[in-house]
Amino acid sequence: MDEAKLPDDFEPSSQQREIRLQKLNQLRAGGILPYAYHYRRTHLSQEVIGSFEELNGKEVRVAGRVMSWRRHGRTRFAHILDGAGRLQLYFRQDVLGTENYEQLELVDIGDIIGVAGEVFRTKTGEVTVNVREWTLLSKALLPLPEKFHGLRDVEQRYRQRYVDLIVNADSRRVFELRSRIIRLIRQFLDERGFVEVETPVLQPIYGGAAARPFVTYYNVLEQEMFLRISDELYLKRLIVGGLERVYEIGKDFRNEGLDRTHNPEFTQLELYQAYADYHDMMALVEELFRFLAQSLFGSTEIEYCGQRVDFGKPWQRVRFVEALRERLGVDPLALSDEQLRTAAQTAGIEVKPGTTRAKLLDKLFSELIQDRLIAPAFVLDHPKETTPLAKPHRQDPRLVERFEPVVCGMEIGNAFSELNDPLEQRERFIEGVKRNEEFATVDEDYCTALEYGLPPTGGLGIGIDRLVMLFTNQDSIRDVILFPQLKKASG
RNA sequence: GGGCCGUUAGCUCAGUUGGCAGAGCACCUGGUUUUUAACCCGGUGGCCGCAGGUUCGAGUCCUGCACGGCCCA
Repeated sequence: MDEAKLPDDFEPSSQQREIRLQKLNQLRAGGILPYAYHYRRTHLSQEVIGSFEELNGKEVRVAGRVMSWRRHGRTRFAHILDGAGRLQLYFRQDVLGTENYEQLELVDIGDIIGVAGEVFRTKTGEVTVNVREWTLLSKALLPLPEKFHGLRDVEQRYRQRYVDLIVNADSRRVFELRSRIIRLIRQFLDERGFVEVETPVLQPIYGGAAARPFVTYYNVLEQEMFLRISDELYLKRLIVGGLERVYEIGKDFRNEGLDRTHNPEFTQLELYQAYADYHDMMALVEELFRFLAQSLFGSTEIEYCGQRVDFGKPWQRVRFVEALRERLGVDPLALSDEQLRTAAQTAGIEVKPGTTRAKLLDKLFSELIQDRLIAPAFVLDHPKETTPLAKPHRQDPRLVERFEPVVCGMEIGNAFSELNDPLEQRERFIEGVKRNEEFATVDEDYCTALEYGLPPTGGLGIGIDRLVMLFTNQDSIRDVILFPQLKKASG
């Protein structure tokens, strides 16, 4: 089992790779190191272009990947791509000398080079470096995808994200935006006195959501462990401990299906605020989304899937039970499980025999109401059985103080006035187990924490991947996750 | 889990009624000293996803499988 496994005799082989291998040998034979240790740069591509007025006629050192060659006899143009963007290079035989210019024949599209030269503007107006000296930094053995269409094949884009990032500027943009968004979220929360914390990913008991966990085994402790499905129960323990505003941004893992909006590991923001309730959390969500839109685009309006979405206005409030009652013509809370099942079937929703009441209600709501909620909305005041962790509604004990933010029909989070009565919490856990809910457990240690006193607390979870989908206008979660989960490639 | 669609050169894609495997880019040869999807001449490159079947003959028709996409559960 510990034997080192050598790969099968596979080595990629193609005509173009063979030619590049020959060039590699020629370079080595000519005393050129095809894989360098270091290159001292003075500027990034966009700095050269942005500071042209100052840099005009001055020497700069830039480096990047060769993306195109336009050979033109004893001169040639190239574009290189670096972390900031593209920059045009101009190579002249009369500047470089015959031998050095000839060696450019051994440099291919895809190779990484460094150059030193003088900044000028061509007669078509493009800021360009007139190369005085060039250095090969890394020889690429495989050719890049086509320059015009880029890499289209979605499977290959996910499996070889590095190639996608090299050739598809749109893809780079999405992941740069993702990083900015997460930075802005941290800034937003830090400014409001939230403390960022880290809680265990590897947990002896899972909870905080209804989902199948990934199970693993810790050899030294000889016990089963779970990858977390949620951070909730640990973060609320911290509120008990007196950290009054905490948040965590990290991976959760759910051993469930893969689709347009689900990846088995995904990034979740969870935050908890002492002395707050779910109304405060709604206000926080409204502020956060307004702040993100404004910071990213200078406007409260974004476009998602062909719809204009405005985060400048208060979000629509959609009461779970009332909305369903209007749609069904009867109060869903007055219906038995069997009647709910019938209502679902009447509405054209297939349900499996074992489906719980909570799942039935959720299914009915998402099919009949949620899919039609385009403008930002809070779905609120869910039936009590949908979650054991929320406080009963202060006006209607059959409901809980819970809401889900929904934009363009997509659920992007979940929030509660957190249940802080330890005796009721234990009861609610037990009820779930009695109702035979699939992933219900009684977390005694968490109940013990509550017995030390959890202040009134508002809690909020936001799916970062889905939020990034919204702000980058991507319709699949795989397009906002660098390496989305895929089946093992076939031979 | 079910339905539909896709898989052909390194990439993007054509491929007619079942009858010699194609184009553009990339690559190779030559030409070209301000080009930019550079251009011009000539050329190389194929496990047509995999395995079976039907047929004189299969990229094409049939069956199964793999991977992916969309929709449904």
